[in-house]
Amino acid sequence: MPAKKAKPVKEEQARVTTADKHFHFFEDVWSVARQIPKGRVTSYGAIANYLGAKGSARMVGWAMSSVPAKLKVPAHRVVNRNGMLSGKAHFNPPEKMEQLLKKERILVEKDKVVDFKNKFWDPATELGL
DNA sequence: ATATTGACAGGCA
DNA sequence: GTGCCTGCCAATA
Repeated sequence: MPAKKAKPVKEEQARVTTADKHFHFFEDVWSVARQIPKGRVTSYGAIANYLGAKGSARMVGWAMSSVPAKLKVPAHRVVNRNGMLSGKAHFNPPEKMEQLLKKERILVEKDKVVDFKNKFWDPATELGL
C-alpha cells in the first residue's frame, strides 16, 4: 500500500502531529478514558501507566486538553493522584466538572473527590493488564 | 533550532 | 504531613 496512513480520526489530525511519528499516545488516552465506568474516576498517572508511558502523566493531561468534543471523552472522570479536580479550570464552565461528577454520584468536596480511593478505577487493574 | 510551559507523579528533606 | 526538585514528552502562550 502507498505510504498513506489511515487515521480513524480526522478532526484532531491537525493537533496530533505526533501521530505521524507512530505516536498514537493521544488516541490511546482518549480510548482508555472513554472506558472509565460512570461513577468511577481515575488518575492521569494510571492511564499513563496503562499505556506503558509511566511517568508521562503530563502527556495524559495534555491529551485531555486536546480532546475534540466530538469524541465523547469523560475528562471529568480523570483527576490527579490526590483526587483533586486539577483540570476543572479547563472546563466550560469550570463548575461543569463538579456538576458532571455529582451527576454520577461522585461527591466533590473542596475540589477533591470524596472517597477517591474507593472510586478509583485503574485501567491496568480493571481492564486486566 | 532553543527555551518555556503544562489538566502530573515520585522522591527526598 | 508539607514543600521543593526532578523527570517525563510534546506543543507553542
